[in-house]
Amino acid sequence: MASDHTRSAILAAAERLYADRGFGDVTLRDIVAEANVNLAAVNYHFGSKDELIAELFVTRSIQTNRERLNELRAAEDAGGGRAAIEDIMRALVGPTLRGCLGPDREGSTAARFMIRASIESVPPIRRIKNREVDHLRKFAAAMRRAMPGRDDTELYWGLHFALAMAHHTIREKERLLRLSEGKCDLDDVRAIIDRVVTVSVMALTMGDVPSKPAARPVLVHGRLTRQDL
Amino acid sequence: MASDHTRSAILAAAERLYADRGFGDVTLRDIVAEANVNLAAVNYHFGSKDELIAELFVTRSIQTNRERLNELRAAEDAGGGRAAIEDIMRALVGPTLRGCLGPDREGSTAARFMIRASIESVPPIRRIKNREVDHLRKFAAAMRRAMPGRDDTELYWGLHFALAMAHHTIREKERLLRLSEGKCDLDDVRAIIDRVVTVSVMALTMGDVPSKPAARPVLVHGRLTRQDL
DNA sequence: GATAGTTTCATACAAATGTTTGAAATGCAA
DNA sequence: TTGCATTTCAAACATTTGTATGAAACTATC
Repeated sequence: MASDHTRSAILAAAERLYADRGFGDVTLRDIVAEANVNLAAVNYHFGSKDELIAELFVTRSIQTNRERLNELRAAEDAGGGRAAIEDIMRALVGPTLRGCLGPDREGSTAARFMIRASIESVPPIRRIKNREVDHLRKFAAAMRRAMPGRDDTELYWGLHFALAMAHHTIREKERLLRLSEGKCDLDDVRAIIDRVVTVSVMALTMGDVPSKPAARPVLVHGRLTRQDL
Repeated sequence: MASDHTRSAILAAAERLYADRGFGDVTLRDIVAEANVNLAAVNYHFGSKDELIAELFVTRSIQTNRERLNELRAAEDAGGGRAAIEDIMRALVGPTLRGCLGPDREGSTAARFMIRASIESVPPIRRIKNREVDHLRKFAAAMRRAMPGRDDTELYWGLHFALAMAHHTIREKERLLRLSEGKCDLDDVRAIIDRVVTVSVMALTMGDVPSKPAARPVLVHGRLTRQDL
């Protein structure tokens, strides 16, 4: 191929427009106008609008997933094959939060695009997200190694809640900012990651949740410390 | 007015179709076909498609919000004006989770509609959701009464995380089910509510727990030495 | 520099969609 | 019944949308 110019211009323009205005009201004509290319170029290079969106999303997803797995492997290597649960959770939520939050990220098109993809759920993206389960299984496996003997159910709930806090923070950062009247600092990504990780680990180490919530997580926590050593 | 027949038929049909197939690919023509009414009836009775969707959503939202506030007030009355933090969080997440989860709810159109509204974020619904902040402030106020002296920031983060876990469980219950290979029981709503409440309270009372999990410099800024009395 | 393959372009297509219209039907009060 | 307001209806409107087409422009190879 001669030069990716047109193709890349479309990708860049599409990502920017989708990030700014959402999938709902950005048409192919908007995109090609922004990219200064012909309308037919989209179908020529990508086949269809949905495939364009899919390519945008997979590119960014692969990026995030790779970072996650890199952090996970680093943590496992450092721990001789078994990473501490804190580090596993950090590898899980860190890349996403770092990618989408923070002051400098305000200008990052990629970040804003991923936030958009998290808020609006458009069919081509949903299809890709469904395949994410395989990726998460690797984290479940690492967690199982880090907390042997613990019921799988608890592992999955902990993983689920960690993602819940991370994604919800990204999705609803505007609302949290408004609710807290700016008191919650959403630019301090480090602190947010720490916070999510801390709560996730607490959730994971609290033991079985019976029908009564008054239960105390304290003694179970002691047991974990022994295991984790 | 003679009889709300047409109007209600449209509302019912719309809610059912949106719940089943999502906002993306349900047209007014689908709705009026399902309701056995004329196409123009929608614009006659509701003004526009968006106003129809908005009416559907506000109806269900008001329902949930009323339940929440009822539970909150009941808890505060029982506690002589100050409710336990557990009960506040329960009032916050209970109604939503009870409304959208559980085995019998599989057939509930209203529940499936609200799940849909939570997954897909369509403009008229987003506009309404933005007004939800005022409603949440009442819970922030109750939490402040329950945990006096605690930094507001911590309150907001706790509130935020509670909603994160509740909504994410609703949004991603399919994925959690698949990830856990059915091991996570999403029909046991009681247990789920307990779980979310427990973790939320833990997140809120982090500073109180003497045996903090990690040696992280983590939530230093949020750990107030001044505890509530 | 001719040729084959690739890319770009203007334009047209076809389908879908929310909305409007004006007349017909219906309900209700006097 | 008559008259008036409300409601229903079929049909059309006016866009907008993604996609397809076929010719033209370009590129690289021989």
